[in-house]
Amino acid sequence: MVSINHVAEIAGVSNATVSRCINDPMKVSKRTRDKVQSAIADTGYTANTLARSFRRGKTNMIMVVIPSVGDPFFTLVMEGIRTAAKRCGYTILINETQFSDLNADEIGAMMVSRQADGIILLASLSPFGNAMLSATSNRPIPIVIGCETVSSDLASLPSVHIDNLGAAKEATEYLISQGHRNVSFISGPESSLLTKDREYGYLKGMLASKTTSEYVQIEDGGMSIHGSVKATRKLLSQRPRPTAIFCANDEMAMGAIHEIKNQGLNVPEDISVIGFDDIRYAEITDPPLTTIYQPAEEIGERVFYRVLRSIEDAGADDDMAEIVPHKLIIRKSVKKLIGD
Amino acid sequence: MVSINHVAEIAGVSNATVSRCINDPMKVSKRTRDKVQSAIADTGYTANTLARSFRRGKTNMIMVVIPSVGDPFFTLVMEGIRTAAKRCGYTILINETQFSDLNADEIGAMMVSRQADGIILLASLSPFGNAMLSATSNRPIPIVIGCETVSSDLASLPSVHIDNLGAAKEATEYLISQGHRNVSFISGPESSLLTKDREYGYLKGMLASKTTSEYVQIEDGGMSIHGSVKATRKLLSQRPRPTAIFCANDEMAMGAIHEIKNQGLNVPEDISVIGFDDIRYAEITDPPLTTIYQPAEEIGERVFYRVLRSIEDAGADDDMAEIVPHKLIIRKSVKKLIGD
DNA sequence: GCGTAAAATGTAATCGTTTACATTTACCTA
DNA sequence: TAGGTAAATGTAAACGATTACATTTTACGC
Repeated sequence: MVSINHVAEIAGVSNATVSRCINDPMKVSKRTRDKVQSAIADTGYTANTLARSFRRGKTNMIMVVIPSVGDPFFTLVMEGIRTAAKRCGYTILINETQFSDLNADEIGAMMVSRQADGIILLASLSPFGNAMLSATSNRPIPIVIGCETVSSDLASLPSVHIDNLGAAKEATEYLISQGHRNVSFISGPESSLLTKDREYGYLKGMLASKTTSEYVQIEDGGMSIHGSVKATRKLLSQRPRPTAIFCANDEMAMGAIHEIKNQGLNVPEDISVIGFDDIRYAEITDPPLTTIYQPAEEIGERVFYRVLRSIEDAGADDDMAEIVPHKLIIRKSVKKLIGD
Repeated sequence: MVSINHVAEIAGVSNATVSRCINDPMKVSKRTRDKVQSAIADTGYTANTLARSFRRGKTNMIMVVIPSVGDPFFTLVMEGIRTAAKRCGYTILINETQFSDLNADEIGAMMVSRQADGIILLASLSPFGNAMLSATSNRPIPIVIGCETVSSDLASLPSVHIDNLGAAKEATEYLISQGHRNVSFISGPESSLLTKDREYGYLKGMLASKTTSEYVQIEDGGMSIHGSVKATRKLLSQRPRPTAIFCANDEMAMGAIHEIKNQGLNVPEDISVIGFDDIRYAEITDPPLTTIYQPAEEIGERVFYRVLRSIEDAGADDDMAEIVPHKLIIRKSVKKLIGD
């Protein structure tokens, strides 16, 4: 493979000059610049990224830790990260957790291996990991959390997310405003703080209403379609049957709708369903899904720029939580109960 | 950051010994191995991936070029690639094309930049690029094509995919066997050979039937839900109206079903729909979608092992197309026309 | 205890860039 | 044209690991 030294030799200059030609062309005279340019063209030289990264101590890569790339919501967030990254000359490295708990050691290993210049965490971190990383000194490379919330009492890490608790409360209140009292909640895995927050939001919303506590019911749907189908089956077997089901994400809402229909019931006539995230399928479910919209791409972009800032200026690390707005999108999966 | 030299100093050995301890522990005596181990533990040393990659001239990364990570089908393929890669100590780099044509130069640039040890192409390549890369000498790093087909006359590149043409023909024949004659096809972007093959399959299937050619009708749905909604709208306005619509992928089938219902018609009573890919939503559409199953994860795995083999042994590059089996999955979105 | 082969370890070059510092060249002014 | 400054270029030392080769140590048989 042709190296910078070959080019230098052909152009009749030193390798330093060639390097300057590439990285800071104004530092070299037009005459030699042209010589070098044509030598580069002749040889078809491209800089060896490995050598460069090594020398500069910088990979221009960002590692994104994500529960599942297949999840349409995270796909959107990734989209935002990716466009921002591309614009800034960064490449994305993906590390999938499959919703398993991520321990601090793994994160530590990633940080110290210098594979990436920064980390974006779209997955939940154990409280221990959280505490461990809260000391800036324990972070050789910057880390920013996206979507997930961070337990506030223990520690703070820079983050970008919506007000999950507030949004879930809003959704619950909307159901109540439509006359629903018996509202169940299909939740995600224990480890995710994000899910917990949505669960709290549901509880808060329920408590604020005149609903009796026996109507409060939470089933684990594991954030998956199949999990939700099972959870829904269980909920529908209860008597009295819930009149509405609130799902912690849209995929689970899709599963719920599927199972409800499967039992010969109708949405929203018999059971209302509300989701969370507003993924692209939410518009085309039957009926179209009422859900909470999150500015997923914006979260992705912001989270990226946040890491970028920390990479470029280590002091810029501010550990603040950035809250972006959400919005209740009313479609057709919730029915107003009359005579309430 | 602690380097191998620090560790060597603390352990009282040379850096070469430390290096051996890490990469080939049996080459060093138990006594010194223990000393080094504890020195590593004390300092918390981890090898600098950059330096190592640079020296070894190997990144242990594979670049995957993909139209859209958001597409649930490609997500599955990625899943297969990722699990295989993880097992073999490789990391995945993703490069998204957004269905835009990829020119050979871009691929060439990727190859020569040495960011990755190999390339998996899940996107289509222009015929020119195809021809250009067909000469092994033009491939500094191995490249394998997945899912997409390669135009066979021009050149051959190693690839793994189903028989797209045959599968599409099979789907069409199934519709015809159910009594359908007026079958339309919703296609994807021009540039994708894969789509073209499915289109040919549809055409072949139609030609083989007693169908008059006026029933042959192809609309571009751009492989997206929205594109398909528009295409479906157009198809439904035709007279006579098609009795069945065959979509080049499942997402478009979802869009088609949505639009059909939107017009007050029913699936499959009024219009039958058939998809392609068997993504995870295919089971829970209403009605559940009849579609062609592709062993997506298996394709991913195979494609990965194929590149891996070429990386480890440059001579192993066999340029063969590997065809994996597909299967027609019959669910409920196709109605049998009686009295035909 | 000596000689020898094998095992263990050390030395130093190397990978391809970047960059601090040294040197040369160009340009301007008096 | 000398002298001085700025611009352009060259020299050589890093960066941190790996590894061919050289050297030392160990083990073993006699």
